[in-house]
Amino acid sequence: MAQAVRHDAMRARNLSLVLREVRTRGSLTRASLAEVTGLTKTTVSKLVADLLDAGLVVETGAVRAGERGRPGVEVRVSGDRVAALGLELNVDYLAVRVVDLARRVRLRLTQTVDNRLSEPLDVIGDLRRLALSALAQAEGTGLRVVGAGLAVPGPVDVESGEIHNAPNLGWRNVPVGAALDLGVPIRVENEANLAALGELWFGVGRADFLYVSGEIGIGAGLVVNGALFRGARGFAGELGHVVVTPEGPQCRCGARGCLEQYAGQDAFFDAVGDRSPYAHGIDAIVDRLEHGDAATLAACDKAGWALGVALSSAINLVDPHTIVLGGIYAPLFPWIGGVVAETMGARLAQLRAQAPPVEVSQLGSEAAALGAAGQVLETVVADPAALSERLTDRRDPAPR
Amino acid sequence: MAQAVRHDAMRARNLSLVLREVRTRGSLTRASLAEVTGLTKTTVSKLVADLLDAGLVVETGAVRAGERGRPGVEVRVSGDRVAALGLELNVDYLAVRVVDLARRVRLRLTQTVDNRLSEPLDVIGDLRRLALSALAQAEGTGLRVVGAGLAVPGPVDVESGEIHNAPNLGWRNVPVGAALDLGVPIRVENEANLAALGELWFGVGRADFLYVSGEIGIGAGLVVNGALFRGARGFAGELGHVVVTPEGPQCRCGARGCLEQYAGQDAFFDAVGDRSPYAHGIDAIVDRLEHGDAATLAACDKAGWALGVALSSAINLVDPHTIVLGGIYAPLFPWIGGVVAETMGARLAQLRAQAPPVEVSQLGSEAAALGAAGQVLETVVADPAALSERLTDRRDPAPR
DNA sequence: CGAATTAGTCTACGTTGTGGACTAAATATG
DNA sequence: CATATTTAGTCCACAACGTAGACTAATTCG
Repeated sequence: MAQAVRHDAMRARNLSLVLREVRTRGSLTRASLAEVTGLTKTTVSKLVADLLDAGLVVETGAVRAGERGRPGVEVRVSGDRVAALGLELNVDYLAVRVVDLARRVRLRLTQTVDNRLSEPLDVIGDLRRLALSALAQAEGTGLRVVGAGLAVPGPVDVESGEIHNAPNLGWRNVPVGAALDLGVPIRVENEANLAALGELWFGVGRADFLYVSGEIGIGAGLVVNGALFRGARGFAGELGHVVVTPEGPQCRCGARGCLEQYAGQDAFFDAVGDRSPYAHGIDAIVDRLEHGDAATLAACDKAGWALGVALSSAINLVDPHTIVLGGIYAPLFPWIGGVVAETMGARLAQLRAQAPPVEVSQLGSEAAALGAAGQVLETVVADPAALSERLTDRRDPAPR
Repeated sequence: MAQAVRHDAMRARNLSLVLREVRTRGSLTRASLAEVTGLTKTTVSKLVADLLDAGLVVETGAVRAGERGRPGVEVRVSGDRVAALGLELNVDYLAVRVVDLARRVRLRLTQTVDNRLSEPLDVIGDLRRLALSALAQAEGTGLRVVGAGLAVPGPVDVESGEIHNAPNLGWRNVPVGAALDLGVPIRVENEANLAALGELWFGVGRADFLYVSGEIGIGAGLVVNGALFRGARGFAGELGHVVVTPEGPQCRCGARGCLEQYAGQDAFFDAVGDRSPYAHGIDAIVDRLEHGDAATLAACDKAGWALGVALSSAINLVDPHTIVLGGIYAPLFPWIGGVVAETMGARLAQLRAQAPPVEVSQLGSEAAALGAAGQVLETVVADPAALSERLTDRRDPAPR
């Protein structure tokens, strides 16, 4: 529901607007901020003063562009005050990133483990150790970590921070957010969704695209107009269970012929003939492809075709501007990108002028953790005033 | 991009908030408005005074609820001042509706014609005559028609009001908005999208659902959180070309095995064995079904199964709360609803707790025209201040 | 070195919402 | 039936915030 706007909300919005403009444009003088925001110089000056006070932006040296007139003083976001923690708990690794408000990655901790072999609480304990260590290091350098985001492989209840169902981990209804207990607010979200946001903020993503996350399962994150599309219950983007052939092979989900049975990591390794994916991994596959192994190339064709079929359904339903392939599809891209695009093109070319271009993610397995941190930073940009209150840390409880 | 908020924008938002609250709740006193909006009584009184001045709301008699204390004066939206025109140009009929701000339908004009046999400009001329007649009648009763919405069967460029491609009419790049030239602002939009909005505002739709429009083509309109989801280019919802069987029958769109080839009106009539759909229509089909005709029942099963398969892909991707079947699926619902739900249930039950419920549209072929009018009325509610300016009709041109 | 130009600040002011006192109109109570 | 109580709505002084334009500061051009 829409909310009433009072003076404080007006101010909060304008403050957010100025900070967002500074962040997206890198650095700006007050005068040019006034121009791009439509606010007056006076108002911009006041807002910038508040942001400087809060430590969210800093003045750089005076700008000298050889222009006439008094040179303006540029401000840019400060990366030294506020940061966020990005966590990923996936089937075969744990990842922690600390990212500052200027979107610089300050710390990377990664741990490779097979979490299918462990109890949920043990895995969460591992991640907690990693996260607390990162937190301590970040705070040691004077950064204030304002929150954490956690990516998990499966649908979650964002409100409660509970994993609804992560079939590839074998987890059901695990309250992972509460169990982590990091001492900072935490937001749990589906891995594919956060990887999409990671791609948006740290990678190749533009404002509108569909990110495809090829892990053990296949997920998708849809970004529309710079925002994540989550669906009514937050379960949107289950690309892995889109129909490829309605009477095809049995899927773990109970249905038949789902995309995951053609292009999921396990199905793909099966098709290749490699029975020990965890021993060899995707690098071994790439190696075979580079040597022109026929069975592996055929597996790519089959997976790429299925992905193209499922994506053409997705494009018809959801009309993304671009497709970005991530996860295992990134290293495989040279061998499947073409088939995917061809299959899509054949199915879509006539209805639309052309099928959306297929691009490859550059972030690798870092995407989701970065997106998780980015999402927290975004809340800071959305309401810098709320943060300043938190920074000054008045001990009075928030007046409802 | 976010916009700067100044005092005028603050006021516009609060005005909109109050009007929206009055509209959704039917009628309210100023005191209860203050409570639900969070604004003070003073502010609400001022805003309501403005809305009364503009004629957008009216006071009803004093409320008497047997409560203690001074009785409040309820206000409700006035249906006698502002109205909108809803138009639909479809393959086999033209429809015009006049709907007032209180969502009462004031006028219905419908004309059955086969528009595939005519030139675009002739069809547009027919619709124009109908619309102008409705406009004149509405203005004759003192209503101010603030705009028109037009539903067309195919993707459109909303900016220019051009039909991009309406395969079932055989039209391409027809600037239908400009050609209608009604003298009021007009917004052109895909029929399925507007039917979904019609269902939202005038029918069974809640805040989140996927509306399925079964006409000659099959479209879908996705409503998320009370707003239409249009995709990056506005071409979202092409359910008719979602894959059912990747190597199935050839579709007009160039692909194979699209839903339309299984459950589109033409495919359905073919399956029934009725070679003259326009002579007999859907009523004849229903008649046969009521008499238990085996071939027709089998056709329903096949169409329902295909629809269920395509919808399970859609649900996996987009996670709607509910499915609403409209168009020809509404009269066929008793015979296909069950198959659709079963097919979906079998494919989805394990991944989600349960598949979304399948409901039936109550609006029939009126949905799109009502949605078209409703969309225009929504712009009035979103910014009542802009309308008041238009109502007072100052002759100075809008300042850039 | 002065004119022109642009950045940023300062001050008076306009718009809008707030809070609480005040008035109005009903029911409950004795 | 008179008075207390309760709720609705208005009034008024005030606070928060953005605006407009004068003013000061710092630079380049000629």
